[in-house]
Amino acid sequence: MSTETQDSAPRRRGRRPAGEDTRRALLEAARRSFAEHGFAGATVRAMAAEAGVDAAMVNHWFGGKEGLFAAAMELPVDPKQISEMLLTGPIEEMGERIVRTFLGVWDGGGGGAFVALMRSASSNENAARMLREFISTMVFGPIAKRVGPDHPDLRASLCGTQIAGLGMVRYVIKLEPLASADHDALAATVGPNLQRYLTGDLGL
Amino acid sequence: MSTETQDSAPRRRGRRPAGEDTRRALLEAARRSFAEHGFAGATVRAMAAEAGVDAAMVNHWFGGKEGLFAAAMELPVDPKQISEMLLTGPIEEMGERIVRTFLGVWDGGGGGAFVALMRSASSNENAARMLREFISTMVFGPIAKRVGPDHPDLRASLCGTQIAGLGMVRYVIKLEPLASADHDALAATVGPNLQRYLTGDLGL
DNA sequence: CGCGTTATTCAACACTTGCGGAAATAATGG
DNA sequence: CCATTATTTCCGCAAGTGTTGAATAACGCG
Repeated sequence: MSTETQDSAPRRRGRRPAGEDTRRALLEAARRSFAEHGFAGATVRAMAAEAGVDAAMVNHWFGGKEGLFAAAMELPVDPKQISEMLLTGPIEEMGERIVRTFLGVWDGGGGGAFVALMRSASSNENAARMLREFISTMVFGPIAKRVGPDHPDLRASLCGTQIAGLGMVRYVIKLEPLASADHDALAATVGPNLQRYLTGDLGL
Repeated sequence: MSTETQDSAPRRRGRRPAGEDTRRALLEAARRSFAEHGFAGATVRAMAAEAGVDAAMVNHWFGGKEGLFAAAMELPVDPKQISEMLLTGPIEEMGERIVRTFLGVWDGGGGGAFVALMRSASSNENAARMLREFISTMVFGPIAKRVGPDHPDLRASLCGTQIAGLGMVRYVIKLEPLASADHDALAATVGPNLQRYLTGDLGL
């Protein structure tokens, strides 16, 4: 769409001049396309075209559509890094910090990564399992273990509902005014609710 | 793949004997298949086969794949009915009541519909818009108008995050122990958070 | 400069998709 | 009991899918 550098002459064969990063272009187009159309809906040809490259490059670089999907779905930051970032600082501010951390990560990539994740989770049972394991072991597990004296796993699940719902409404459904709200407002509003899930009385 | 019970004799041609409801069978199969594979992933042939019917019936009855999708996606309950149910009773118990209402609808066979809805919303911008309008005008709009003195729309969006996230974690990601928690426990835990979004201090 | 290696495109494959037309059959009404 | 109509199946088409193999061009090393 953007770089229309095609001369009308069909592109010459063989290796292209150096400097162009086919792999990266392919990955970008794949993230966008998978997020919009899902795994089955996105076509290799369209993604390759968007990257300005032949479809065969998908096979060459990623070994097929699935490989490209796996590569495109890798999380934008290191999970361990997130977990550490969340665990630093005073416990009573953890709710707000979690909100800010996730918003920072997701807004950085335009939310596309989140959409793709949710989408693949609801289509692919395998992806759902991966997401489930990732969430429980990498993110909320350690957190809940540190803060929840009574029902740590339930607390983690509850936090999951608030975070997933936040992403859902902000990036997928795009319900206003939340979709356009700034990080401060969201930290102030959903932070306390998260905090209750973490350290508050659950009423059980 | 699963049911290989086809008698080897090819099905007889022409109109089937009365009593069989092709349309309904097609709809059921479509709901299941769309929920599992999404719009692009589900194939007309597979759905027709699951319904024990020829694929041409999709064209005949619904005018194509999209028509079948639209017909299959209609909500399992009347939206107005939900909204009314939510609005009855004292305001200070509204959080719990909302949780119980949605859990009742979804657990009562609607879990699949929720998954399908989320899935189509994250794949199809059109579906996302429908869901957005449905939520804001039919469900949370009236509610927020009744309870929120200061930021009614933001309150509605926030409620949306908690409800969508609850469905997400319970039916899509299936994070335990929340996925198997009973309605009482969830009403006690997420009810108060919803209540804060409705009538509490948002900290703005 | 020559030459193997790597990156890239093209053409074609085998396959599946949604869809429309024609034939076949059952229900219906006179 | 026959003519009509609605419903269903079969068949095949055109388009689009992911993938493969061969051809070609640029690169990097000697």
